[in-house]
Amino acid sequence: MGVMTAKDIVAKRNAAKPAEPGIGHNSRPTLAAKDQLKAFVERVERLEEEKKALADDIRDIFAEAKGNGFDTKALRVIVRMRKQDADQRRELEALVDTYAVALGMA
Amino acid sequence: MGVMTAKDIVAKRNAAKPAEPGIGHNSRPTLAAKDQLKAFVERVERLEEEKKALADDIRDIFAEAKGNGFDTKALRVIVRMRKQDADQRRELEALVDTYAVALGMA
Amino acid sequence: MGVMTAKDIVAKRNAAKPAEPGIGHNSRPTLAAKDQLKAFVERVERLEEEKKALADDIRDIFAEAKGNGFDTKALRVIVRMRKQDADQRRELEALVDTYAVALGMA
Amino acid sequence: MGVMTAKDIVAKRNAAKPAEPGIGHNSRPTLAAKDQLKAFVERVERLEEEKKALADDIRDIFAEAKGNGFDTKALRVIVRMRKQDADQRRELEALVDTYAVALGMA
DNA sequence: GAATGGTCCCATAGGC
DNA sequence: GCCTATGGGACCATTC
Repeated sequence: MGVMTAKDIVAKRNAAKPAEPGIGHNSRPTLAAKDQLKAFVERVERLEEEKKALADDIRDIFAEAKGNGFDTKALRVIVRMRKQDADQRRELEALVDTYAVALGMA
Repeated sequence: MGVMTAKDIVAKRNAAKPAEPGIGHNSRPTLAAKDQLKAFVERVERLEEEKKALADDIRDIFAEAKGNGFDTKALRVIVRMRKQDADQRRELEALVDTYAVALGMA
Repeated sequence: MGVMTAKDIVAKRNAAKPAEPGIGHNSRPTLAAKDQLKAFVERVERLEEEKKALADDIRDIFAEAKGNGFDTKALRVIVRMRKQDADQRRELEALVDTYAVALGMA
Repeated sequence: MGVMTAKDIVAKRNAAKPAEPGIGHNSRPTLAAKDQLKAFVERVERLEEEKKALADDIRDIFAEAKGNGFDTKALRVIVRMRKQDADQRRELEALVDTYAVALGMA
């Protein structure tokens, strides 16, 4: 597939933001960029692992509920509806804010 | 909110799995079922909140990386590729294990 | 960019569903496939035009409302909230259906 | 539904544009504003329904095409490319017109 | 495995 | 002119 090489990334970086002064000609900054890249990637990976763990936990809960005689599909609908309720609350507040601003009450 | 009544839940629960003995006719267990339902729903909601928080954190990291001159899209490709690598590694190990077991080497 | 040629499309088509009997070796069916492709594309384009026209009409309405002293942002929130209400209704029905099925009342 | 009162609307309306003379103190125009609001919202909703219907029709066409062995993703690319072509054509014509006008040939 | 629902990213459009 | 907000599309996980 070959979508992109590390070199491209760094090239892109220098092009996009020649931030650090005194940088040029494939010298050190590349190193720094590499380290930074590594750090970003690893932070993302760490969080995605945790995210996956949570997703697994959620699955387990549904499985447990099912084992206790609850209907998974119905449970999901309930969770979804409660989320919608929360969203609507937020929307309502947004509307109120809009009015408050428009009326000079903000 | 009140989109559904406890009675509905319990009716459904009993129908799906008349697990606990002595349950019937709107008696006490209903209460328990309701509490259980509430507990399941709240556990799921709690975890989904955490999941969303993590997703937000990840977004923030990408934003930060972008602010440091990295190309977001490219970063995502890297993360995806590394994930694939990890998956392949795991698959390979699983395969090896399978062989080991089959050969009585486990 | 070169994402896909007409040839690919047809190749894919034959591979995916060798439906018509007696087809092979780049003969007639290609022709038919081409016509069919053209027809699909044009139907889509026609509908998308209409869709765009409707979007424009909606824009006009908001502009008109604004000209009549209404706050566009607030209007949009209202429309969105009413849509959410409708969605919730649907969810509720979905939940009821799920229960009905589970209880053998479907 | 009732997320907002007519009074809110009118308050906002008057605040935003005290256009019509003689309006004030919760008198009649309130009614008119409410009706107007209702009309705007319903017109928007009506058009959005139609828009959604069209979107569904488009989906159906893609599904039908898929059922005939075409690759949906590829089809979308084709539609997109043709749209770009059309846009470029339009731009070119606009450019030509501009020149024509500038040269007194319009 | 087919289909459905959910999540996420991007691209465009609209407002300030 | 930027910048947010919204809609559309792709992808992934789950269900039957």
